[in-house]
Order: sequence, then structure tokens, then C-alpha cells
Amino acid sequence: MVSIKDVAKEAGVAISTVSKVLNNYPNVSEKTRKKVMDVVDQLGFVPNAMAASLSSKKTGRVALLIRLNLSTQASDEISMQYITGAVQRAKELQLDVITVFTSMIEDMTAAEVTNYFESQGIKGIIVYGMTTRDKIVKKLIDSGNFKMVVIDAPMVNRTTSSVSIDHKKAQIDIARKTIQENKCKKILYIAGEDDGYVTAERLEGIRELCAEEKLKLTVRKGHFSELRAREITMRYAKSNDCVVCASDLMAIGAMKALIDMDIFRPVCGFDGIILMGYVGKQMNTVRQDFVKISEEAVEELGRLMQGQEGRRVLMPHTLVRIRYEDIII
Amino acid sequence: MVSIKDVAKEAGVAISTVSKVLNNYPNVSEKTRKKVMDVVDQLGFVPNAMAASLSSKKTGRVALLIRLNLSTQASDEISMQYITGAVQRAKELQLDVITVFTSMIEDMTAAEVTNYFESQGIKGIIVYGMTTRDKIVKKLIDSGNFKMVVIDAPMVNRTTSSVSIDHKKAQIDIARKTIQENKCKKILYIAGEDDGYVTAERLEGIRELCAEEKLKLTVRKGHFSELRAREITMRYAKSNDCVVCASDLMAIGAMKALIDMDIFRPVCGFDGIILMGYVGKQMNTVRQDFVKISEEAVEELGRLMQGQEGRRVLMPHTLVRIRYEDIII
DNA sequence: GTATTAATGGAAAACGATTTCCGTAAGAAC
DNA sequence: GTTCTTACGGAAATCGTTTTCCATTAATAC
Repeated sequence: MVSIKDVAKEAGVAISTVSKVLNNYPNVSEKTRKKVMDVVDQLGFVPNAMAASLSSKKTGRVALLIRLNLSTQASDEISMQYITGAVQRAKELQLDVITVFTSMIEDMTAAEVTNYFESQGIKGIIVYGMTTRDKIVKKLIDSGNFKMVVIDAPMVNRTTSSVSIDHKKAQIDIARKTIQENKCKKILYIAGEDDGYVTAERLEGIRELCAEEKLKLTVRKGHFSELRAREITMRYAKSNDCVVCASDLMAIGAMKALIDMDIFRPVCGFDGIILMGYVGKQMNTVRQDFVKISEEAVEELGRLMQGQEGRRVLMPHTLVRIRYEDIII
Repeated sequence: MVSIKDVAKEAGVAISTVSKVLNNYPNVSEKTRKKVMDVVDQLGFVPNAMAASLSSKKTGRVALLIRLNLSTQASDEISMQYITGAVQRAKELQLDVITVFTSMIEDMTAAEVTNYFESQGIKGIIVYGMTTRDKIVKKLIDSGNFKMVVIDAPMVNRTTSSVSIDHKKAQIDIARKTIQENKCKKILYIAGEDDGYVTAERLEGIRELCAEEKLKLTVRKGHFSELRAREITMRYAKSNDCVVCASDLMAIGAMKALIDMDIFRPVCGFDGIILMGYVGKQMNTVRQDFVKISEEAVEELGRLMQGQEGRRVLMPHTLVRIRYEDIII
């Protein structure tokens, strides 16, 4: 492979001059700059990233740390969209992403994880799917060795940003819409995981809405499980007139139960996954644009790596009714 | 960060001795080895991957090059499983994977792509979803700079292996099962893309089966599109008594058409995606274990990087009937 | 024409490992 | 006790960059 040395020799300048041209240093004459760039193009020179980062202590390496909740294709769809958005935007920003699943690091100590990322030259980490149980993430943040962006958790400090939609507002919006459309009074709410941030936010939303609108609210924990949601619906749907779910998968479970019971109750979900189009009934849901969220996370990470301070980024959500006709390709 | 120098000083030996211990060189006494390893553990030393690869010209970096066919969640599910398998197995083999989508490199010249991978220290590439149109992959192979594993394409040479199920046999197996169960005589076959390897293999399979069993065969191209499959079924299902599809998504489209037309025809698909469980009707399909295939691809790449020659690896497939009850969690 | 300053390019150290080559000490043979 | 091997450990070069610091040249002012 052609090195900076070859370029220097061919262009008749010193190695340091080539480096200066490549890194846009100011004190290089236009003439020299052009001469060097011509040779670079001609020789097809691309700097060796290893050498560059060893020398400069900077790298463009970033990790996407994903917690795979369940091996259902709902989680696949969401994770894949996160990956897609991150990888694409990273390429544009000249970063490269390595994907890591939390399962791969959960039996390491915090020091080991930190060392692992550091030895790989990783300077920034995007985290998705963490819960308050994941002490690793906190240690990663506390270590101060990485710039971090946490998706769907409100962690913000000097070196850490958070990116997410406003889950509380989104839950209120979609529930209000569903309730108004159907003039409901008694709400069955199927919540997510105990220790999740999004679960807490959404739950707070529905509570606030029901208090404000003076609706009766029954809350049960569905743990983001379709089966659990189905069982809960079986048990509590009769005595309520609306089923609000904290995820699409649970909404699908609820809908299946209602079909089995042969009763009608409006159901709404959360996330906007394509699977919703295949269950035969239309349901309201909140669409999160996971690709955009992920793109924004990468951009924010880039900003942090350039020295900007951490902050909270709120992304927009939309209310939709997913129809099969809209998604078939 | 703690360097090899620190370890050497602390252990009271030379830098080179530490390196020899770390890289399992033979001529180090057991005593010295232990002394060094103790210090390594104590200091939490992890070698700097940049420096190591710069010096040794070896890296553990591998790329997973994925072609996203459609942005449907069928493709999401499959891609995600490939990524999951690759990333996990790679970690175990001490490799790290960067994910790249073909869309990101398709406007580069072959030389640019090669340079890009080389400058990143990538030594091996796993390719999934290529068609004969993708000249980039051929150039990557021809460049001789990378060890490669191609999933679902029969490219094999000294430095390139292929991994896939036996698509032809799988198509024969699933079609034969469906046809025998329903005693069919006239088969409507909805094929995939014109220029795909798997399409050709599966098509050859169904042709062979129909010739052997003296069945009437009608072939139409569905381009892996649910909508196209639906239209084709609308048009040709009446005059046939079985619909064999080259993908699950097309099978779903076919099934929807049959429901609309209110006629019964056995339908079978290909891939074994979870979505099949949600369409309400049971269908036969071939299950490909994408995670395993991907794991095997990484292992094969590892073998190639250790000097083994390219070969063809055939993975097993299974015939299944996906039921909602089996997949709900 | 000389002195001063600014602009530019080059030499060399540094980054953190690997690896070759060589010197020394320990062990075996006599 | 001396010589010859062998095993082991250390010094130093190397990988391909970045970056600091210094030397040279050109430009400007007087």
C-alpha cells in the first residue's frame, strides 16, 4: 500500500508537508498544496487509519451498544433501523461504527469493558435499550473516557447527551386521540418493564391524562410481552372500554385477545412497527422514526467529540393508524 | 492508559519480553511468564489495537457488507439476524465487525472501495445480498487484498468461500411436501429477482421437481415483492391448484390474494420469517437459520485469514409450518 | 542595501506495539 | 575447571502517521 512517504518523494516535498496538506494546516502555499494533492490523487493514497490514530490519539471509531430485549422481529425491526441510521450517518461524518450487543459485555467488569473499548480506539458510544439495571452504562459514563449518547434515557452531563422522543407527551397524545374517537371512560393500560425509563414516562403520561380527563385507569404490567398483554386483556378488557398499550407488540397481543373474546375495544400501541399492518385490524399508534433518531444520535455524538457539551435532544413523534395498504411493497 | 512499557517496568523485564508473553512466544520461562501476567492483570493492561496492528500488519477487523433490498421488516429481520450472528461470533473470535451497507459504497469506484477498506485495516469481508449486478464485490475479490466469504452466492477461489443452504434442494423439499400434502397437479411458482443466484437455484429446483413428478408448472416473476405476488396470484391462482413462492413475503401476498378471492390453494414460502406467524393462515416454509449461517460465515472468514483455502460451505435447512402459538412470547 | 518579519518547508521525536538479532547466563559434557 | 550449547532476556529498528520545532527563503519596511 502507498504511504505518505511515497507521496512525499513523488511530490518532492517532506513527509511533514504532505501531512500538513492532508490535515488542512494553514501554513502551506497553494502551489505546494496542489502539487501534493495531485500526487495523492494520482497514487490513490489513503492515510493508514491505524498509524494516524496512534500518532494523533484521535480516532473516528464509535460503538453502537444495543440491548436486544427479545428475539422477536419487533425488536429486530427497531434495532435494525437504529443500526441503519447510525451506520449511514456515521459514514457521512467519516466515523465508523462497530456494533456491540450488551449480552457480549455483561459478564465483564466495568474496567474490562472500558479497557476493551479503549484498546479498540473507541472514543464515543451510543447506547440503546438500557434500563436502570445496566450499571455498566453508568460506569462507562463515569469513567469519563468516552463521549456518550444515550437513546431513551435522560442521562445528561458534560460529556453525555440523550436523544429520544417525548414519551410522556406521545403517550398522552395517542391515548387522548383513541379515547376521544371512541368516547371511552375506563382505560386499561398495559405498561412495559418496571425499571425502564420509557415505561415510567409513558405511565406518567397516561396517569396525567386520566386524572385530567377524569377517566378510570387500571394499570397492569405487560413487560413488553405480547403473551402477557394477551392474558391481561383477557382478564381486564370486559370491565374497561379501551386498551392502551405501551408497545405495538402488546397491542397486537391485546387485539388477538379481543378477537378471541369476540368483543370490541379500541386498542392503541406505541412504536409504529410494520408488523401492525399485518394483524388485520387497524390500530392507533405512535410512530417513532428510529432511523432519524439514530442519525441524530450519531450527529450529537460527533458534536460531543468536537467539544460541545452534553444536552437533551427531543425528537418529534407522529400519530398514525397503520394500514396494510400503506406498507405493502 | 497503561502501556506495555509500564508493564515491563513494573515487572522488571524488557518490553520485548512482555510482548513475547502476550503473544505466546515459546522462549520465555514459566517464571517470567507468570510474573508478567500477574502485572498485566494487576494493572489491567490491554494492548493498544492500533499500535499492535500498525506494527504487526495484522488486524482483527472484518466488515459485514449488507445489501438492503427493501425497507420492509422482512428484510430487517433477516439482516438483523445476520448482524447478530456475525457480531457475536466475531467477539468470541476476537475480531471486530464493522457493518457497511452497499448503498454507502455504490457510488465509489472499485479502487476507492478497496482503499477505504484497506485504510481501515480491514482484512476480511463478509458479503450478503449481492446479485450479479454488483461488480464491486467481484472487484473486491479480484483485488486479492481481502479474504472474503460470500453468503448465498457460489463464488469460491483460493481466498473466497461461500456459505449458504442448498437452495435448490430446499425449494424441492418444501414444494414436494406441500404438493404431496395437498395432491396438487398444477403449480404456480412465483420466482424472485432475475439476476439473483438464489432465485436461479430455487427456480431450477421447482423445474426439476415438476419435470420429475410430471406436474404442470407456471412461472412468474415476483421480484420478492408482496404486492407483485398478490397480483400474480389474483391472476393465475384459479387455473392452478398450488402456489409456491420463492419468499415468505411473497407467500403472504399470495395468501392475502387467496383470502380476497375466497378460494383455497395451499401456499408455501421460503425463509421462515416470524411475520409468517401473524397472517392468520398456516403455511409451509423453509427455515433458514440466518444467525447460524452468519456465525459460520465469520468462522469461515477466520479460517481463511489463518491461511486456509476457500471452499463451499453448505448449511442445513428445515421445513416448518409457522404457527402463531409457537412464536408468541 | 540592510534589517526585520512572515511564510514556508524539513528534520526528528513520538505514538505503542512487534520482531529480529544479539549478548549473557545457566546447564551439560568432558 | 573449562568449553560448548542452549535458553532466555534485552536493545533497537520498524510500522505510518502527526506534530513540534527549527532553518531557510521571501517579502516588507526603512
